[in-house]
Amino acid sequence: MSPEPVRLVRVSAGTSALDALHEAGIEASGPAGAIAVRDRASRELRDLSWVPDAGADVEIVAPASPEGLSILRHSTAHVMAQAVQELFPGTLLGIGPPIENGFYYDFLPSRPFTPDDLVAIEKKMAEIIKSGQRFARRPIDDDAARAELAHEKFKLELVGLKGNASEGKSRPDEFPDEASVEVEVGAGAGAGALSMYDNLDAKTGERVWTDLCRGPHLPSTRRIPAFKLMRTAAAYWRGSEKNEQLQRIYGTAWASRDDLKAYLQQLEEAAKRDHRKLGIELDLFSFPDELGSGLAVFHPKGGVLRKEMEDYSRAKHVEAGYEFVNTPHITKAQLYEISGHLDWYADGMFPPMHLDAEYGPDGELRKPGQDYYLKPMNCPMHCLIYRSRGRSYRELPLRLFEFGSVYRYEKSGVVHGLTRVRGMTQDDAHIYCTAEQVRDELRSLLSFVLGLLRDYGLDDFYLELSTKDPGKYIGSDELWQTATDTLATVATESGLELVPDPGGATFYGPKISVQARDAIGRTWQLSTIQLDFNLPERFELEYQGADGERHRPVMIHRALFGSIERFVGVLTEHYGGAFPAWLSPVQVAGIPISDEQVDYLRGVAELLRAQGIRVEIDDSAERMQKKIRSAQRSKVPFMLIAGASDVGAGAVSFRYRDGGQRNGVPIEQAVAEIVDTVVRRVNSSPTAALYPHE
RNA sequence: GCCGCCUUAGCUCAGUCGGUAGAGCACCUCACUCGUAAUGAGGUUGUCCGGAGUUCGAUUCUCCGAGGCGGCUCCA
Repeated sequence: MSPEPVRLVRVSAGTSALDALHEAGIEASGPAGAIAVRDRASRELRDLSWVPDAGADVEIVAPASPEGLSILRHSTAHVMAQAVQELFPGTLLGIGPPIENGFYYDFLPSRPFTPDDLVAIEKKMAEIIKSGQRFARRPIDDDAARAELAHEKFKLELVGLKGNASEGKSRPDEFPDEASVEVEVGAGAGAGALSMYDNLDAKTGERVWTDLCRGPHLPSTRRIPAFKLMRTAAAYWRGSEKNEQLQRIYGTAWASRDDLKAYLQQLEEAAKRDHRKLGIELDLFSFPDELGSGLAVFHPKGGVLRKEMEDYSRAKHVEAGYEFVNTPHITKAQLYEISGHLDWYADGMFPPMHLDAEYGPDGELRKPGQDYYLKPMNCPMHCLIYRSRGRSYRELPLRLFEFGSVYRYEKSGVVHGLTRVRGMTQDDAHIYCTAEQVRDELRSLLSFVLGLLRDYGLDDFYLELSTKDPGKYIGSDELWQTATDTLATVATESGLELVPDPGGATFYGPKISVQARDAIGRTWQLSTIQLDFNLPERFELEYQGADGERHRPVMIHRALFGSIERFVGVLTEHYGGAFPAWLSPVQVAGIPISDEQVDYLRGVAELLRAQGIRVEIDDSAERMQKKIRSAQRSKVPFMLIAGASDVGAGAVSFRYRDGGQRNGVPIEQAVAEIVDTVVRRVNSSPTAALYPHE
């Protein structure tokens, strides 16, 4: 989307923005028209019906612009709420903001919505849209709003919150961003002013519906070109599980039918890439019920993926000076008391096993037992390795690496495929260094991480800097400030976009996370790099400096893939199951034209296997067309087809994923090409187009 | 954990207003030996997620539990 040039219009005092547009000869309706304006001076968005007190320059907000879409979606949310209240009288309103790609509205109905209800609501919305109701802004003072909204307890609460906010009594975290579409909070022009938006009948001008809202809105419901209700869900009022649970309806709205269609197609494309679906189709992994939620088993083909990923990662870590360690899956509680994890994350850990208690004949306790926990984090164990003997400054930075299995008791409603599991393998490293080394270490670490991710085919990144959560941290403010500044400097030096994430840090230190965009533009949080001055303190880690004194090392936590399981999921979705040749579970499918060529192909397969290539010969009783179809569906990068003429020429024929083919390639050359593609870890799918001169 | 929906063959799904069930693909057998996305014919496959209840009878109804999906909250 290329940014449209800003179009300016002068609105004189006492004239509506819409009239000014007409005078300027600008068509308001249509995709290139205006659905709202932005006042240049105040930067506030205004309705087209806005009449400024003094003359104003306004920018035109087009329907398909980001702001235009937000307004369109917000107005569609209003239409939905109106439809819901008409169909289900007595349903209370929560909030209804625009969100990325759509909108939602929260309701408190007498019973939850059903899929049939959605169909009915959608139909009612279509009627409202067709009737061309006008959105009209009506300023209102707090007391009048309280009186008018007496029956809407949630709206009433928003009015109250607004009052507090404008008087500076409310902390920002009590007021969700999304609620600001209803009432204005904070500083700035118009802060604290309330307004109602009335929906007026097109013919009679009679008020049909009204909602507390700051606006702006479309001039008319007719300006909603395309919308669709997507799903229902529950959501807590004001985002807290302590509050009442409301019923949310999600919808989407677009500036044209084609845009809606394109969006729905994009969703379909994402569904096709879903790693849970591909995991079954490609026989990669499964989640047996017998194991429990969020616990995956990897089948041989998924096992190949993991092994290739891990092997390459290991090799790169060796090159980068890491040392490999191993730690157990279970430990006494003491470890996580020292580290502090039990204070913060006990809810997220599997409950303890109480062992070794002894009782006398009368049942009295003779020896108190001990709690053992399944390991949720590797870092404390790595600290013990560091502490196992005296350390010298000469061995720093000490880089300890482990594919460490951890178990976390994720709440039942959150486990999701391979991306949110209860048992996973972190590619976890902890680097211990001196304060002076931190900056260089972070710098090289970040480039190591990005380089490795690129090797796996991800190359579109941005960084996020998560800083201290005032309600959840340990350590001094000075340490946090130093750590945050260092991370910010290194992140900025990388040249990548840096997005702040205030309050997003873990209790023991700030972090940079690497966000990667996949092939269809979705972002995944992958690597995290955390700076930690606290665990070295808690574990009393020391090293002997050149000065002969004992010093405390700084610790850097780093997960690169995040977890192996999750990374398998991410790569599966990124590649849509069509993995690069080096990662493909089966790299070559041998397809004989008839049974006559099976032995010939077996010979070729032996040559490939000798070079470490994974080959399968399809010697089933099917016709070769069917074999090609099967191989195609299993997304094998190379199909090697052999018929009588190939045998005669000592050759094979290639077919690639894109359907391209190259016939009569001499065996030696074919083997060399395949091996080359695999050894060089080429991430793009092999294709005949790479050989244009044949 | 909360709310809603869902669970039938290895996979994707149909069906039974309560009388123990079907399709396509996969798989197996036979015939065909074929040049770039489905050869034909025949065949096998189910505790209808688990437990309890109601009933002459439950895959179907009720309750409890498990697992999945979509959200919310959470995510070291």
